[in-house]
Amino acid sequence: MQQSRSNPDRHRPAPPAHPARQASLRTHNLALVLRHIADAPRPPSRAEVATTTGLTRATVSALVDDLLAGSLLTEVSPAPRTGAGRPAQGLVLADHGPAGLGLEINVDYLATCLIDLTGTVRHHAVHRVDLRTVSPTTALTRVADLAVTARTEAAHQGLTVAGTVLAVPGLVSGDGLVRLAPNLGWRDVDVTAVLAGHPGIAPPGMTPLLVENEANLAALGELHAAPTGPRSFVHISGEIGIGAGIVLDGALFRGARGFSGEIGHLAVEPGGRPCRCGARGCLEPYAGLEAILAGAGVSGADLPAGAAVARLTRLAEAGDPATCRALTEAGTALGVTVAAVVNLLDIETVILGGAYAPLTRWLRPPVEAEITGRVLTATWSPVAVRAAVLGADAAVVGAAGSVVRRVVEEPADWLARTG
Amino acid sequence: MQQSRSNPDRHRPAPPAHPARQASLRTHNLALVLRHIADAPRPPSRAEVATTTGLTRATVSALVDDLLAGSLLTEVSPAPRTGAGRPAQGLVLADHGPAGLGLEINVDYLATCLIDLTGTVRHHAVHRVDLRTVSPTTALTRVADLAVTARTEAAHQGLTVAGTVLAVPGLVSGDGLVRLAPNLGWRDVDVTAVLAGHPGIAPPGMTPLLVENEANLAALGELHAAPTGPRSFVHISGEIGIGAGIVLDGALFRGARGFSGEIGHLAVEPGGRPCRCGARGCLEPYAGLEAILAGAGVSGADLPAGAAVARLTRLAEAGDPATCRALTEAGTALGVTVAAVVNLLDIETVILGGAYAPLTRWLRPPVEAEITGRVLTATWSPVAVRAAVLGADAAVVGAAGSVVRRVVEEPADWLARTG
DNA sequence: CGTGATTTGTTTATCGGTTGAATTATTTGG
DNA sequence: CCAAATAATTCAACCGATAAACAAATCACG
Repeated sequence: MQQSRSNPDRHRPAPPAHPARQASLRTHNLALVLRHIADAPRPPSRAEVATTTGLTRATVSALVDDLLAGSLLTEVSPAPRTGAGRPAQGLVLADHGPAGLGLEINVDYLATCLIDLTGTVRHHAVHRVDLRTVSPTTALTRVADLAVTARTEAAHQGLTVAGTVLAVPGLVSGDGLVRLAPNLGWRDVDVTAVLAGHPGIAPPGMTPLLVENEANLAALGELHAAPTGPRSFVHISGEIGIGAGIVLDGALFRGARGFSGEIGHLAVEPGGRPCRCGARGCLEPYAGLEAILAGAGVSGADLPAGAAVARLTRLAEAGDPATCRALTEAGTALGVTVAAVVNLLDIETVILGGAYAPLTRWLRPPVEAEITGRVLTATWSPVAVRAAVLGADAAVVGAAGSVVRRVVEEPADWLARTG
Repeated sequence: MQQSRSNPDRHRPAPPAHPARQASLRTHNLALVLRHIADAPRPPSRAEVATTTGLTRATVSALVDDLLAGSLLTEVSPAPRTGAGRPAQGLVLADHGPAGLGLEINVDYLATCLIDLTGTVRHHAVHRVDLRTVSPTTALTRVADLAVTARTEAAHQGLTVAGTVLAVPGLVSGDGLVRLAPNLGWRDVDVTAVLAGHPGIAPPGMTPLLVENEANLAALGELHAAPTGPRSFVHISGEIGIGAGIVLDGALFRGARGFSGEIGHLAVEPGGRPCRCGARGCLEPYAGLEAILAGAGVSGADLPAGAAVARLTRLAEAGDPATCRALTEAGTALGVTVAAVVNLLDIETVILGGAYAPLTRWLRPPVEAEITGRVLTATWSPVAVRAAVLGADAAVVGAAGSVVRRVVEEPADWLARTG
């Protein structure tokens, strides 16, 4: 496992292809059974799993035995009595087995998050600190220190950390290399190398740290928080920068090199306002948080990010005309971009996250107006625009959740590790 | 097979999942072996296939036997002698087994195309006729009539048609329903229903007809014509309308409902020129063929499409200033859009097809300028812009090729059909 | 020209995983 | 208390892949 990530120059000519040995059947069916139990509305019995998956009861029993032995499942005895016959043993995801550790480095805080298989957040810590002023190495060391305490907390609660994912607000290319994080002032930081050997990250023999873009993980966080929601959507993280996480059929779309979703630099007015990126007319100078604050006449420079948004919502609720106008203008610009995304990808749902989430009430109308005006297919394939359910935690939650998700989708890997 | 297509309201809650029986191993490994032989630069031996796929020689032998019996492979005796040992039997895709039948309905022509497993075009017919003036039913009947002759031609050459795909210049939703084909004047045409029972389409017991958007199939055609090219790209079909086919990792990306790639209506100048779609500032009134012709002062209305483009290239080669300016402006608008696609999807390659292909020499510079100016990640992940290798045939070739492709990727389905 | 080395391809015994039927376990209803 | 019903386990059989032995066909070299 992991080999496709460590070999970055194999994507052009050769299609990867593994032979299917008999163990592959087991791998597949273990995942099938576990996923089914994870998605079931109430604890299913082995027999139920058998009928709905199409496997035999015998097979399901054998597979469930393995999953129980690997601390991925728990039997819950009292299934709600229904009719005659021997009562079923309910199966649920274990809350004492593997857990995912999510880390986040952002402009003004560090965060950790520990999530167990059931999706419950078992530990969550946020550490406010300005990270623009410190070097990448110290920033990384600090977050790794926080990871140490999260790990001991995990051990305390009888959990095993199955993997660690770090969210970073920047461009991340394969194998933990942060190419550019403008708001942190980072450029070409090799996270894996810096943190190699740190006890919070890589206890000997453990899965290596994965580094991923914050907006991508926030989208995964939303998927995690609303498992019954749509399986294909775009999650837009509106902060100072604007990023998008694209989820297609339940899987994060990363693009050829992991740089997908740079929605903040789609053009909404070529030749218009200058952008930090050097181009003109990007979305960011029209719908970024700073643009909205400026349009509303709120000086956000001296405030922490959350407070500025709070003041904005207060003004908008009071009907302040400048604020409402600024939000409508931002929403229109955003809508032009969202319409482009929908035209291109035929996405069903657009989720407004980050600072946009509390502002959805005012942003949605202009966004929807642009969609209906610009998307020809909206007639047959209506597009839903809604607010994210997670707040600023989205990225850490998504980071931790992505580990859990991986364990559920590839339980054989975990079982191989536990023996 | 085909069940996911016929049930359109299952995409939200339930993840589809089939159990892996032992036959699944066979299915997978058959595909593995066949794909390997298809992709090999020269006819490989069973032993070679075994070592490179990781399967045993015994297993490969058994699988190859099945593939030979199903007319998917042929043995070619004289492999170029190399060293000592028993000489190898080369394996190549059969040219006497299944073939793909592609059909196309366009504004001013009908076309058919027959491609065998090796990728060779075995039959190709284009029938010029103005289809804007006839009803959908007669248009469809005519193309089906052409399909009859293609089928008899196939039988004549010892080929079996494994599937039929129809390319249509419009929005196609699941199961053969053409929602809208503006240039044909179609709306909500149920192709499958109209052609049910026609001998050219559905001989009893055969695979049903598949209908697909022309731009999507043109992209697949490009993939088919350049198998060694990139596995992720966007193919832009520039005609009167502008469509894009998105290929990600060798597979067509259709979007949630098959409406992806409507690139012609991405906004390049919100509030700018009015578009046929009702919105303002779409790409089409800036970079569509009609806009380029108008800018160059060429009246294309009385000419067939190909002749207008030919005149355009002649003028551009002569250095006509109006033409060059028109092409640069169109290229800039196109570049803004392409930059959006790249920012969003992190695509490696952009292919200019349709009428754009012969104009690439003039369009590429402004397109590339916009990409470098607007795509932040272009530094690490350079984007190639090139002309399509196929001309107007791209869509039919892609249609026929997609059938062949499906047989190669899912040989077990074909073997089950042949017994 | 014959023998050994070498590589290809097939045969055979074995193993792993799923299946299906029979078996055991545990409840409800009369 | 017994029959019906449902849950879970056990066991022989099957199917596909594997590994090793074997047969086939060529080259190299004495």
